[in-house]
Amino acid sequence: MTPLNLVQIALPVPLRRVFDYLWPADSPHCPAGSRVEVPFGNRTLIGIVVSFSDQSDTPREKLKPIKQVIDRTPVLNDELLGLIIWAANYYQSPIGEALQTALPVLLRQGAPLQAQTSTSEQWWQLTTEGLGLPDNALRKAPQQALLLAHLRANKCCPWSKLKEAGYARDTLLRLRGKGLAVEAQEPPPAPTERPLVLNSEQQAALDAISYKHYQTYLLNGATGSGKTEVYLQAIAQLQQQRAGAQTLVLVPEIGLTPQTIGRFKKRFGGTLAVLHSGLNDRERLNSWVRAATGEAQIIVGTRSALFTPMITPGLIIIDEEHDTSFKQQDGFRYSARDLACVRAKSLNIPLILGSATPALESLHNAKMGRFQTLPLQQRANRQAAPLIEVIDTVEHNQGLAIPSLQAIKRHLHQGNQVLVFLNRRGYAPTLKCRDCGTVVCCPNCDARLTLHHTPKHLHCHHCDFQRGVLRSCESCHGRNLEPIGQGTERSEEALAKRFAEFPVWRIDRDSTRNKGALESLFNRINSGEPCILVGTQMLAKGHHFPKVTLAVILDVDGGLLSADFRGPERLGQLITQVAGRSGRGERRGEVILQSQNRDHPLLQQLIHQGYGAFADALLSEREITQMPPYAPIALIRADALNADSPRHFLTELKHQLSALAEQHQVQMLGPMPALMEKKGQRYRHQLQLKAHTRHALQTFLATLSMRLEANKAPRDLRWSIDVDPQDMG
DNA sequence: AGCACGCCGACT
DNA sequence: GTCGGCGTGCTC
Repeated sequence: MTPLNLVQIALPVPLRRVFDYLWPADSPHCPAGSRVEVPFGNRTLIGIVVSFSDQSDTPREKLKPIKQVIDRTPVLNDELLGLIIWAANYYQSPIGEALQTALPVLLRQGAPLQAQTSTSEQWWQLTTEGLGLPDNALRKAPQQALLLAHLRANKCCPWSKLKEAGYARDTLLRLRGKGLAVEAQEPPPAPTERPLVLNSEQQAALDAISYKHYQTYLLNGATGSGKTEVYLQAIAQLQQQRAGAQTLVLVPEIGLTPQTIGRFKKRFGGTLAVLHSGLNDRERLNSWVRAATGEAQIIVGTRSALFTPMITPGLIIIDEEHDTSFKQQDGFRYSARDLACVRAKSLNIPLILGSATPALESLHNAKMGRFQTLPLQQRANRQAAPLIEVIDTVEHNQGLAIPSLQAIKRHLHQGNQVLVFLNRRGYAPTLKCRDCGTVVCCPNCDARLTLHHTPKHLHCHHCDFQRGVLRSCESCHGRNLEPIGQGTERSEEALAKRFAEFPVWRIDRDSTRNKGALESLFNRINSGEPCILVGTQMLAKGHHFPKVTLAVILDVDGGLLSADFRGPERLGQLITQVAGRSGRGERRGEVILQSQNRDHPLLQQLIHQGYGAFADALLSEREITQMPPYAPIALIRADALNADSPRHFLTELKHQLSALAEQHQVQMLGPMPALMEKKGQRYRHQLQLKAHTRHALQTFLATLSMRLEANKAPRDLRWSIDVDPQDMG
């Protein structure tokens, strides 16, 4: 039998294949998932061993031997390696790029696979001998006896505390010399919070979860119905049934707030590892290793934490599963929610997807029996759902309609807080010349420049271009430039003027640059004084404002008439989430939607029958139009500095594949310009693919990506494949 | 993605 | 005569 002296290695290059290398004949194979150093062209790269083989399509003389094996134990176990390769294949991403996204930066760079030998300080505790030592044994060493007594009383102490208490380093070292004291691990902080009492629905949901095998549960619970408590108790229950079993919790980017982490910490103490964007590379690797070794029993993180290794996986939870931040929008375009299903299935463990407004995909999966729904209807305090009202703004000016202002006044004077939601930062989205009608545009994008007042400038929200505010029109030199439309700054200004006796707080990306300010602002808001909060998305997610009784949503129409087929779904989720922010205290909440399409059937349905019925209606629409989740789609995007080449490139591709497309019954739409054709100086086109089955799409895409790689294109042309796109733009 | 090779313009 | 522009092609 031929020995397997060839090894297939995934390398960090944007090529959709592995590379074969010679494995030294005398050396035993390393496990798949280990890192190796290999020569590649004239440089040296770090790659991941995928498999061994005894044949290669590459001629023998072109094969090179590997340089060295980096790992003793592989950085990726079979389970994770399998998941990443599966995902690279599903999302048509180069394997190397997928692995790169999944591994902590330090491991990519070749750092050893170990947690940092704690740079934090040394902790000390007594050995069993030390603990059992008779009181009079250290009669002749009174200092040591005192220290021994101190350690006996305090169990485990950091050196700094001992020093503070007046003990000498020398005394401590002598105790160690006698085998009475040793350096210890920093003890994990103990939990400080007890589980809450569940209501019957929460209890029923908890009881329905089995930890013995794979099942996806859709925990469909209104805002304030206590989803988090169900997660927390599910984790506890799992740990009770299987000691040491680990839980992976994914939360949206914006949801990983100190409050969320705090809640988990209070309940589970130090067995928690957090993976968020604020960590540096070392901290990230430490959390990763703590998860891999099982030292961390609960791992809380955002999208990329899905790829955290676990030695004893027991449960995966995705909070706010509808949130779009679970889909990566560039590079390796994976959906952490969808991959969580794949991972849970292969691990044979349960997956809990939680949301008040589940994605249509998830609702559909539940209908098809693939997910088990766990409903939580009641708000935790049995409070009535908020009263929703739509105000027709056709007859009113933009900005706040009179009935809205009246309602705001009423709520403020009753001592309550009001939330005004507007998904547009800045002062005004448009600056227009009153004389000739010219609008100030971004030089790099097909977009208007947004006027900002604090600080005063014009800003493109698509490419970050900035400039000073024009004094006169560039086209007619007239001096009558006028801000058109409403941004959060302008609403803030108008509300502050109108309600001078109440504070108005603006909360958006611009006003919350410095984190400390945000925290203290939240504290002030939660103190309960009547005030108005004006803000964007940020207001709708994550934070709770118990004193808010009125929520006003301006400009609901954007989502209703959106060019993106997911527009209405997003709007429904947004309205429902914002509505959930209102009336959490003892008072019933009120919600006002300002719209120019008051009678739009979807809007009416959402208001009168709730998100569930609304989602059903959207699903029927999707079925009729054969859009996801009824037909899988993919998007081939191309962009270049030149306006023509993306279209040419995609047209050529379409022609090459038309016969194959017909064979697999894959529809190709386009190429068409992106919703905003020019963005950041680049012109963008896209080709939309739609198939009847996942399998057909998958097979087709495999050929397509080969073609894309083989086709020659202008140097500056970039292309990408987006499977299950979230944004059609 | 990198990196080399290669074939044409403005410099010491 | 060379330095260097970026087009083309390849990496086991």
